Amino acid sequence: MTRTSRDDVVAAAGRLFAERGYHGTSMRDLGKELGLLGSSLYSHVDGKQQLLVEVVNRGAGFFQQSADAALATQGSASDRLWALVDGHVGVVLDHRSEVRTYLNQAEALHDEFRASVIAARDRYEEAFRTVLKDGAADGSFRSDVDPPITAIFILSILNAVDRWYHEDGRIDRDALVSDIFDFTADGIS
Amino acid sequence: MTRTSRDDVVAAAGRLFAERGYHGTSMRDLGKELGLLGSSLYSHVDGKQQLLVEVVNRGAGFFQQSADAALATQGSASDRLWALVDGHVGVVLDHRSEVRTYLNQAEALHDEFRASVIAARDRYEEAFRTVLKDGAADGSFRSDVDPPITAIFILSILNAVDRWYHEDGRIDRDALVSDIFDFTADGIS
DNA sequence: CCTACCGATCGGTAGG
DNA sequence: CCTACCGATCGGTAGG
Repeated sequence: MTRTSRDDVVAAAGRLFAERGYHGTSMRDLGKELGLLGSSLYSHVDGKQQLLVEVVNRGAGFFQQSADAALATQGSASDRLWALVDGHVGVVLDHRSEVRTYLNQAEALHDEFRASVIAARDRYEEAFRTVLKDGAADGSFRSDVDPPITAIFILSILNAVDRWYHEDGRIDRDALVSDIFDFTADGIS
Repeated sequence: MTRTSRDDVVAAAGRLFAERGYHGTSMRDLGKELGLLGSSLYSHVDGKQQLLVEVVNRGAGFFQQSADAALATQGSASDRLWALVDGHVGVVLDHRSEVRTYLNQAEALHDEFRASVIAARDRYEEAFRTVLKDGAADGSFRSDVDPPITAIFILSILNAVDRWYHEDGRIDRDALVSDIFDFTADGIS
């Protein structure tokens, strides 16, 4: 056991916030997770709310990085949509705590920070809307696709992944991405 | 102002649990919502956890009623899927507090109750799996549809509705149901 | 449904 | 990072 870093504290906060919720986690719980007292955390961070802000910002950052990379992908709109789906699944599975906290605990943020999360989500969603609009225009997708609502449907599927998917189940990560993409592209008919 | 009924207390608890979360709501908050003191609530209910159980059970009940009715629908598997989607959207929009609490606050339930919620969710999901299997067998849907995973995708879209949909927006309730059904049936290609 | 209260726990601080 | 603590708030109870 070496000494606890600030990063360790934020990571542990992410885990507990994801599991028990922000209000369900006390600073003493968090201290225990790290093998120290609740009061000792204040030499690493200013307070509990700051920890939530930091975890949520990490979550938002992972998603935005993924979207930026996906939009830079060469190829058709369909290829870029695949990259968005693949990237989103990767973020969810590689950063579960931060993602869960980002998706479910943002309501515990103070007003200013919550507003910036809403803005970040909209910016991320915009990547999906853009790809859908491009694909509807160039014939990759049906011309009557409604980008805003379709983006919401796709993101609903993607954001729910962390609620049910287990890496050791019957479908691996690539199959999951394929299944989501195929469902989105072709539906069940 | 007439006197407060037990139902009023459960309904108010649903609203606050949905908005602020179980751990973010105190009995004093709940009393204030009803115009009385926190301690006065104990003449109506045994405790805070019991209130959560009751709200969650109401949410579960609405969904199961809807599924039972949808499965009894005459017609094709496709008609029954429509009925499931339509019923789910109705439950979400008519009982937002209970639904939000059911979907997002079940983790705050004590073990035994949380287990029964998981069982209720599985039972409800089974209705979707059944319809998908029937439809894949009789040609209503593609024969290679994977019922368990497809049920999850459809429910992911349905459960997210309460996170973004506003009844006074550009699409009304029937259009929402159509959009979800069409996306599920045909995708975007 | 209120008054008056209980022990426990909360986020956080001073000082080392 | 701990000791020792602060005032505030928590879920809940006794008695009316």
